[in-house]
Amino acid sequence: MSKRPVTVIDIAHAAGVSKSTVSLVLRNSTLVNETTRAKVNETIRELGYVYNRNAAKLRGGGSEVIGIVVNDLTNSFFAELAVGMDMVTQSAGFVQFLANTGESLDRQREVIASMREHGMAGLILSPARGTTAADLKPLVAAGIPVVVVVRAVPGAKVSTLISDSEGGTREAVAHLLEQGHRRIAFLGGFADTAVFAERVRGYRAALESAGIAVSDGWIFDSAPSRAGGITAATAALAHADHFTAAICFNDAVAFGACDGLRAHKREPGLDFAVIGFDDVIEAKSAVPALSTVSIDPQGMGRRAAQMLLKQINAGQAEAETIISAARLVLRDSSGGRIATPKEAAA
Amino acid sequence: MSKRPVTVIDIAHAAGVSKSTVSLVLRNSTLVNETTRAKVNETIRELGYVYNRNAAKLRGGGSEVIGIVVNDLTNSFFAELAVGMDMVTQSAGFVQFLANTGESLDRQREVIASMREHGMAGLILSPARGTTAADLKPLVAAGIPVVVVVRAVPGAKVSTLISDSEGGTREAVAHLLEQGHRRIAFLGGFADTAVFAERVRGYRAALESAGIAVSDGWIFDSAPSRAGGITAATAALAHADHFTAAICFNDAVAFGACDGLRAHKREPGLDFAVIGFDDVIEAKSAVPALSTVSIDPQGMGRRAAQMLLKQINAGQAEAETIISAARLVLRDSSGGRIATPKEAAA
DNA sequence: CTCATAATTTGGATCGTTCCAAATATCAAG
DNA sequence: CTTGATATTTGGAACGATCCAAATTATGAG
Repeated sequence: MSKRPVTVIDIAHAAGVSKSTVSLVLRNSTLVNETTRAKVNETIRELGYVYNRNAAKLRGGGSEVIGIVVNDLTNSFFAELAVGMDMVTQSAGFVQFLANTGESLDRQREVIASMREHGMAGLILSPARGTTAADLKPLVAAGIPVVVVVRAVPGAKVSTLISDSEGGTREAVAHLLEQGHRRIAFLGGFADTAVFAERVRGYRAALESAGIAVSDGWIFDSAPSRAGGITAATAALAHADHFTAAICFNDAVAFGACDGLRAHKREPGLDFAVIGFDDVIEAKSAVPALSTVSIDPQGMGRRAAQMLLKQINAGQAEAETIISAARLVLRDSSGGRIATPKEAAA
Repeated sequence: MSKRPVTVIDIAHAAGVSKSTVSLVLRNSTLVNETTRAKVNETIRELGYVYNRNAAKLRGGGSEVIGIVVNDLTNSFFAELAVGMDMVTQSAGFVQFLANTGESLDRQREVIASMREHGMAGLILSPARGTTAADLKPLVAAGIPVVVVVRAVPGAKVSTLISDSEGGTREAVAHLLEQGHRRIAFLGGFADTAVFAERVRGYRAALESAGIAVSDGWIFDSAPSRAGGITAATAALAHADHFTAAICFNDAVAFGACDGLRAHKREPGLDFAVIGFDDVIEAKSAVPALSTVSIDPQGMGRRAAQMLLKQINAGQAEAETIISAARLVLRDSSGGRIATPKEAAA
């Protein structure tokens, strides 16, 4: 039987002061005498008192929890993003509650609704596929600060932090072209997302400015996961144009692509160039080390959290959109010589 | 300006009923007339009312959020564990709040305290390194159901779900011995954890029952991460006894070990056998596919959640400890022929 | 010792919901 | 029409902490 929880009144009674004084002690007010503070604190420890934030929130102050909702925790990009946010929100004295939607819009709605009911100071959302401005409307109407990361939500009047997908991809493909590659595939990603469209746009732009016509058949969409990367790479290897390089939707896909290549006796970084996108922590230590477009997931998480905190503190800042630069990091997976047509057909 | 939030009283006023009736509608009571229910519901939608769970919780009912605290979200084992828990808690109508401690005891204390203050129905904890029974004492004293997973907390009177580390490792090493390996290293893991001790115990037991003496020098501890695996593998390769196989603390270490082997021109699954522990989702699709001791992370998450729900519903079940079986899954990384001493020394 | 001033302390009233007992409306049968 | 039962609805009184204005106590100068 869990007994009735201890309240301020119990403390007050036991310490021989009033509940108001106990409250003052709890809030670390300077108005209270050191002697009484000590006595009260001791009683608090003695009785095993647990602060009831619900009651407190009901009466007065704002919430100190910020909600973080991501669409795919099993992708380490998001795990790192969350860790970056953690650093910032934690040192600002907020608690973060993290929820995973697994790309389900229903789940996302539920989770956000639940967080609202619990009262949150702000929300950082990496939206599930298909999220619309209407989903965010009630939040902004209620004046709850929202920062959207990774994927923009078109039409929503909220602060947004995305990375320069188009520019990053263009730069990566330009590098492959410089190395002499001509038949470059685009692997992975859900075709119906804005991020996918942007990365493909960068891919096309780079190839076209080199005078290479891109057929739709060069683009192999798939789930943006390691498994999806394997599928996409396998499909690409079976294609009549024998690719010698690939730019991948993200690092997870790139790792999968490497697996897929090896399964078909091609060695990434040796006779097939692979470039990823994100720069997750494993990219550096994998073998071969993954060349990738770095958007610094942890840093992005930190920045997103800072944007949110600014909004929370400012009461109401207007929505700003930041497109953070992407930087090509060359490691081993994009190196090696270019496969001859014969090898490529093997 | 965020305007004053809408309350039941506003609804009551607008719909021409009493606040009690609105409350009844909110709680889906059968006591209320269909016509009034419809009218009230419409007003609720119209005014954009948001249920205030804090107020509700203050007055009466139990919480419907369960806390999940894990020690390393960037390890996909835990991400999958969390996803498994999600499935169960979600369909039981609970909301889950997930927090990451990153192996910090301070952070863990903070996070658990904060969750308590917010009022949680129960907690699933994958404890940070060094967690003691004293950390959990207040929770159980307050009658809050707790389930500890992955790592047991010695002396704590809470339900525990761990996997058969010793048996699993013993089985894996026995398999390597059967294949003819004699010099087998143990790679990765923090040496001061109970799980590490158990896995090492299984490792020693298997080798000793084959008449092989294990020197402490065969055990290479490291962070239980991909990066740690690289470090451990590199150290092992430099050892005077030329190992031909390794059992790894977990899959992350095993992946890192594969990377480390390749960096030294040894091919896992071909001339060096590697076995992991966990069976994370990538194990199947990696190249080479990872042989590993499967403990089914998602399934484990589901089971942990079920244990917690049972405890929550039962009011107070006594602490049970479940050691779930581990099963050796043979894939490619443990295959291949055994390197000759000369190769092994290369 | 007195009085002003500063330092502490303290009872309500209040936040938004639920619960309870009691009030009221509805209905069918006598 | 009553009457008794049944179906709905409804005012408080909680819940636990905060805030405010007012009360009490300590401090110090004259």
